[in-house]
Amino acid sequence: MKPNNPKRDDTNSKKTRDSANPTPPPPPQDFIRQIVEADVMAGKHGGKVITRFPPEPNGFLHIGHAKAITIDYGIAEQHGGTYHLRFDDTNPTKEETRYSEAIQADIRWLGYDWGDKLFHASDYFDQLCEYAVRLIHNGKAYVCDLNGEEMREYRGTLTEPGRPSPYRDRTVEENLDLFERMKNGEFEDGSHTLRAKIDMASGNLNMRDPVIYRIMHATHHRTGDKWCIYPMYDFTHCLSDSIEGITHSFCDLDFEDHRPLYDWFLDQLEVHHPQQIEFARLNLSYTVMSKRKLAELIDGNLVTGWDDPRMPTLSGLRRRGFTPEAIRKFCETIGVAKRASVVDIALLEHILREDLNRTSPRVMAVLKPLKVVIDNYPEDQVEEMEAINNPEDESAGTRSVPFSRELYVERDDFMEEPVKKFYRLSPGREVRLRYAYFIKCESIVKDERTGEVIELHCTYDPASRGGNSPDGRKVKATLHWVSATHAIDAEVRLFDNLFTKENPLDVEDSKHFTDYINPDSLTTLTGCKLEPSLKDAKPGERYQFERLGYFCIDSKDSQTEAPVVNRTVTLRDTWARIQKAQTNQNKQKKQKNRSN
RNA sequence: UGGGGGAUCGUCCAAUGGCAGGACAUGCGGCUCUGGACCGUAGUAUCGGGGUUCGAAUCCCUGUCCCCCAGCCA
Repeated sequence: MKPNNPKRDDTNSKKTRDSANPTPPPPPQDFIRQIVEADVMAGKHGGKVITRFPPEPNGFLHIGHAKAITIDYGIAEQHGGTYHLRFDDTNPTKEETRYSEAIQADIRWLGYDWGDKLFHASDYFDQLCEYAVRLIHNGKAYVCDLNGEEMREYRGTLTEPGRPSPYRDRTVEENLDLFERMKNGEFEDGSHTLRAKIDMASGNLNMRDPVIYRIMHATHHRTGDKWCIYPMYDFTHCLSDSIEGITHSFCDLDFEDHRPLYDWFLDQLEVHHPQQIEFARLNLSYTVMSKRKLAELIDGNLVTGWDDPRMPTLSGLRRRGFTPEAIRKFCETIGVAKRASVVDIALLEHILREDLNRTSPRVMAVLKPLKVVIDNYPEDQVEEMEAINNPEDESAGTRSVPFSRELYVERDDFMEEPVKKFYRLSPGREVRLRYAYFIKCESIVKDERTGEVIELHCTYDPASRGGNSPDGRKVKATLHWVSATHAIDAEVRLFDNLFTKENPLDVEDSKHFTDYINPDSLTTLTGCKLEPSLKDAKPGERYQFERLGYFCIDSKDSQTEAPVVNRTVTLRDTWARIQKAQTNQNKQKKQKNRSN
């Protein structure tokens, strides 16, 4: 028999595997993927999947949008379909080109490419206007002269039906004429609206003759002054989906109430009818996730902008040092469902660390320097120590780090009177300097006035070069360090949760969510010491500072001669946990003593 | 009797009438030149009540609780 070609071979072996395992477990599927899968199997829309992500260019994208994007785009990708980016730009007073540009940059950064499928609702203004005229022709829309306040009165309440507008029964001719004049700019803002004629008694407020066009004499960032009437979301969105041939239109739960209206417009106009499916938006603990609230933080100068590294915006997370891979993995991990939920930010951090651990080169940096003098080390000697760049990735190789008589170690790595379980440096104790030598603390120097420890005098064991003693002597701790004369000075910014409350929106009466801003969400450290290999570090580059965490060179404020580094996330810190447990125990003891 | 939606470990998501499972978090242990990573291990959940069924998180009845909606915002 002729040998099979490799391709054939592959297929066969796969078949063999499959028959050995006749019922492979189906991949985990959320309820939306199940619906889409069923539609594709049934040949609905010719088996095609076309989705869209429809942001309004009135702010920056946040990680909640990332969830939506991974659903919209991920599902299309999964079925070999296409995905669109469509700006829902129907409100010129709120939208700006700079937001549109930032949104596109963020989506690209996340790793999605919409190709030539970039659209704007404003591309459809002419078509939308024709649709509106058609509704008028069919007696399904009318021009209303009620002002805002009156309209609210006529709308009724949640429990009481509304009343028909006195203008509801205008003739088609009159409506056509009035709408034309609205379009021509004959009326003032707010004086007239075009409304759908549906049902003023509906339990669903959205169906009580919703406005579909309003008059706004405003310059649109794309269409300029061409229009003085602009279509409303409900009218625009479903028809834009329809025009683009969208098959499945995913949105958040807030729009469940709008689905009947989405369907109504499409049914009335007898056009292509995508299916709207709603899912729960992402909430993350210790932060807020709405553009309005994020904008409020910016306007109140509580953060420095949309890209403040404390913000849950994609630009903020990027600046902070998050990777797009981690964000996508996170979105995948949290799943898709319909119940309102708050995801623990610890999960995001875990997934981030997982990615960063694999990919980040290690370096040594001292954040709170404490001078160490190795008394028995030759004055002018400098040795190059070989250090591993990434123990998780052998191909990352090694680098050399200069060692000399005067060093900096972390202030937190020394305790004059060590507490239980602290096994770092203290008087008389020996530890290892990573990749270098064992050193022993012989004496300490204190500031005469404050009593603060300002310098350590140590001796080193020349035989322990590289980090191991030939006599097999063990030390309990390994410390990171930086040679004093070779160190690069840097500013380091430490970030913590933006809010002190798990759900900042769960506010007490008389409180505002901004009252729960974490005063320690940003700590700026200056005079930090970086190892010299960081000399050429570029903005946006990520590193692990050994034993401290993952850091990213700030892309806005960092300069070659004055580096600024952001802490992305700490390493998992067992010692910090022990300390916390100890202080908690002490507190409990104190309380017990007090009550006794 | 406004309308719409939802209740599963502490958290998020599975189980689609057949042993309630995974991840995070937490505890304990191992390993370690990062108190990192890694490995092992433990505990914790079907909103309440009734019913159908050999069998219910899942189906039925009933109650309770939670979320969203009264922009000429999206």
